[in-house]
Amino acid sequence: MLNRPDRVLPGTRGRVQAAISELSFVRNGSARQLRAGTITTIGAVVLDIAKPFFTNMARGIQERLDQRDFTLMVASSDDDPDREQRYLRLFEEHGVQGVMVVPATDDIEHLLAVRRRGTGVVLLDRPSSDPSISSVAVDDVRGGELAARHLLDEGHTRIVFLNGPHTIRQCADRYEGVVKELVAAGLDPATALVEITVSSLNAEGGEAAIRGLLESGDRPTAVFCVNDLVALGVLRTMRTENIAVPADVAVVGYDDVAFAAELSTPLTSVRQPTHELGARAADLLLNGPDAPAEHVMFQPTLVVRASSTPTPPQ
Amino acid sequence: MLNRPDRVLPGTRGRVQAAISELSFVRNGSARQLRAGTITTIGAVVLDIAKPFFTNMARGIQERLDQRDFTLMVASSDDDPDREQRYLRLFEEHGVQGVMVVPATDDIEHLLAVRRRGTGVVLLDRPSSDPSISSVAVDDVRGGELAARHLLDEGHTRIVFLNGPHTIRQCADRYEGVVKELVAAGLDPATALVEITVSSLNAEGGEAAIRGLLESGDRPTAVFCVNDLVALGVLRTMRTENIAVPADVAVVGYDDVAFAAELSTPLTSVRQPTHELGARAADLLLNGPDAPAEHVMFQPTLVVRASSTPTPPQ
DNA sequence: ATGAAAGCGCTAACAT
DNA sequence: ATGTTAGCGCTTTCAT
Repeated sequence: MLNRPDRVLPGTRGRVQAAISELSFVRNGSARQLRAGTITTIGAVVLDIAKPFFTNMARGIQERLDQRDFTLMVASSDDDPDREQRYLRLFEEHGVQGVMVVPATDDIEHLLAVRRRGTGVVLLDRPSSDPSISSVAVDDVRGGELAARHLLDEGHTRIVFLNGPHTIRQCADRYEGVVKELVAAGLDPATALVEITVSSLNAEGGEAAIRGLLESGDRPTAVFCVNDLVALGVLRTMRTENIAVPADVAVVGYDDVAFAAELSTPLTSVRQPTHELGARAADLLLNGPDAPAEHVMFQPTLVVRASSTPTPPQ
Repeated sequence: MLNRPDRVLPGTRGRVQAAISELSFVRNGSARQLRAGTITTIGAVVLDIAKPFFTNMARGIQERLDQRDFTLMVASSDDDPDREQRYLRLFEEHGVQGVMVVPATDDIEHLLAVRRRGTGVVLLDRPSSDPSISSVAVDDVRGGELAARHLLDEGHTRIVFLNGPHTIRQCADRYEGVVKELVAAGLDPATALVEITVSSLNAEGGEAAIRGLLESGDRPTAVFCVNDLVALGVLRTMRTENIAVPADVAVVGYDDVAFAAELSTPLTSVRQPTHELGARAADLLLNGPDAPAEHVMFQPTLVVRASSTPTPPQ
């Protein structure tokens, strides 16, 4: 009756509806799930629910799920493998149709186990090392290439790259992309590229790194930063030191966060299609746990603004 | 056995554990819930999962829930009352222990109905108009007072307030706070306060508003902005127009977002205790649906930086 | 068109 | 210390 009201006489239907209102009846979802064996819910475990990268992704996921009347449970592992496992277990126990995970470790054995038991698994922001596990990632090598290419196109022949540690795959990949592009342009990375590892991936880290460089007497003409906060630190330092951006030094960031376009010198930045990333991940899980695994690699784009060129578009 | 392994002989325990691994058994959460009648999960419906205000709140919530082995389901209503209702229904059907809602409408009748049926309800970022519904909010009147008081203390006698529409309660409240403080200082709001409603609550809105004012020949000495993005637009304009901040004009924002401290002129801003807000809301729900309702009002704080005073702390 | 009954997997209570 | 059983609320199937 609740599921096919049309199979029942209008009179009876009316009386049942009345009783429902009367008793303020709410269908028991647990019983329904138990019976159905499945549940129209997807679980997502991200590294940090407060980072725009992940929340924008979550928007993309939820948008897609809404269309199919699925719900999303979001949990934050805070980069802790134990928490990640705990939430995965919880999701699995509740019989979610699938889980999306930004893995906190390289080891994805526990995810393979989940997969084997019949729950869909999609890796987020990380290419899968296993053919049976789907993944949705963004090409960081390409991101590095885009930034380097742009700076080379602007006439620079030497790039300072304020990067994070190579233990973070994204950082290693972006470095690889930069090197590739320099080599393609006939430059020698040994001289044309200066990589500095920032102490922290924020504005302070950027400021400290670029200040150290300036004090050593090295005034770069082009700086590529591993994220927009680091770039913010560089822009701030340049202003303090009366170095003109982009006339004296071009700056490129990464992530294209909301404020990048709003700075007094709008920041050129590599944008990752976070929204699409989430939407695609949702699609993969909605195909059901038995659909063949797919490995999707999205391409980042470069958003050119005033920080890197005297002639920004528009 | 699963719930009290100590009640069983070690030998038997070993064999059961072996069987569990063997068959890769995962306990069925739905059945468990059905049996238990309750579920250690809290549902949260926020207006926009991509806004820092809500995600920082979510961190506070989850931190608290983790301690008690509860899980959090986050859903984004995107300010749509229908979506809000849909997610609430879903949460209720699944028998969550309680729901947290940033209501999309003034009408909270549907929330009262949820409450009557025995599910805990906490209003987020909105004082409750009903004694039976708990709420956790931040005092926006006080936020306005803090900003105004600071500017008055700095010697200003006239404040330009770039505000949002008063249909948004937060905006109306902050206005009220500013007026209060001016009156308390013996000033006449009719002359000491200029309120401009920005076209949009972002940097463009701030820039357009302040530019309009400057072009009308009015050069303010103190500007209070309804959020940090609007303030960013003002700072940007001041730089373009070669108006010194804070020497010629003091600027105060609201929210204290991550980049506020990182700007070349670090921004003074009213900070809301989002993390604590979430934690407290979690506590209220963890008390169980039968605990008496509480109405918690948090106080914002002013973070003074270089944009509003020649002598910022430290 | 409506009613009746079985069973999903678990836990708590009771029996051995 | 271990085994057995009833029943949570739903949906599906089968009988009326």
